Amino acid sequence: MRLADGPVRLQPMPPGADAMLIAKCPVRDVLDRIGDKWSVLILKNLEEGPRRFGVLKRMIGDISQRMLTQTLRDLQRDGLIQRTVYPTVPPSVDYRLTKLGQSLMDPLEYLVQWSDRNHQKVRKARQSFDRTPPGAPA
Amino acid sequence: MRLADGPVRLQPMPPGADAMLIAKCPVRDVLDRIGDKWSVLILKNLEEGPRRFGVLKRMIGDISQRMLTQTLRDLQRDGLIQRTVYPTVPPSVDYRLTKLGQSLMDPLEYLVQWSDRNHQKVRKARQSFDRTPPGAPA
DNA sequence: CAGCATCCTCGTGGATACTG
DNA sequence: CAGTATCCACGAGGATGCTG
Repeated sequence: MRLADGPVRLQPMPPGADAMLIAKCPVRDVLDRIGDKWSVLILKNLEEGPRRFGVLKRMIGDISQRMLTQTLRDLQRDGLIQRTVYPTVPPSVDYRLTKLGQSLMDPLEYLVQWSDRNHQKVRKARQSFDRTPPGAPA
Repeated sequence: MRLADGPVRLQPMPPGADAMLIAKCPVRDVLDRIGDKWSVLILKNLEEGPRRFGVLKRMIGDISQRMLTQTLRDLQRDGLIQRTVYPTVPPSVDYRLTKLGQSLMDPLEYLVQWSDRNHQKVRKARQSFDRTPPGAPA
C-alpha cells in the first residue's frame, strides 16, 4: 500500500521533508477527515437521505452548533456532501451525500462491521492491560 | 481527537437518535485509535513482520521517540500489537501484530484502496471549494 | 432557521535532556 | 537500544451571545 508518495523512508530525512511524507499520504486525507469527532456520525446520518441542519443537530444531540457547522463545511469542502440552500423565509438548508461521499460509506461499513465484531475484545484487552501494567511486579 | 469515553447525555433526544450516541458507538473505539497521527503508519509497518523499536523509528522517519513509544503502548493496550522484550544487553524489543491487529488490517485496506482511488477527487473538490468560497459574489 | 463571532479549556504531539 | 521525564506550542472543540 502507499502510505507515502514514494517508498517508505529507510533513512532519516531532513526535518520538514518528512512532514511532507505524511502530508502526501492519500489515506491521511481520509483519516484526517473521518478521524475527527463528528464526521462519521454526520455521514451516517446522511446515509438515509437529505437532512436539514436542525434535524442533524437534534439527531446527534450532543454536538455543538459550532462543530456541526464546521464539520459540515469540511465535508462539503472535500466533496463528500452537498449543501443546498432553499431561499425561503426563514432559510432552509439541507445536506446530502454526494456520489463520492456515498462511495466512502462502503469502506466505512467494513470498519463499522469490524468494530461491532471486535470492540468487546478491544475493551477486554484494554481492561486487562490497565489491571496489569507493563511495569507490574512478577 | 477528543472523543467521549463516558456516557454523554446533555439533552433529551428523539428515539432512535440514541444509537448515534458517541459513547455507544463501537466504531468510535476504532476511529479513536487509527484516527490519530501515527497508528496506521505503525500498523502498516508491522504488517510484514516483527519490527524493533529503532527500526520502526527509522522506517517512519519523522516520528518522535515520545510519540512512537506512546502510540505503540496504546496499540498494545488495545490488543492490536504484541510487545516482546529480549533480555539482552543492550535490550532488544520487538513489536508484531496480534491476530486482532491483523484482522483490523482488512477493513483498513479497503479504506486505503478508497483513498488511493479517490484522493485526487478529494483534492480537486478541495481546490475548487477554496477557489470559489460559499459566499462568493453571484 | 441556520448560521457567525468570540473566548477559553485541554489534549495532542513536538523538542529536548536524561537513563538502565 | 529503548525507552522516561519535562516543558511547551498549537489547534480541536465546548460555551455563549448575536444575526440575516
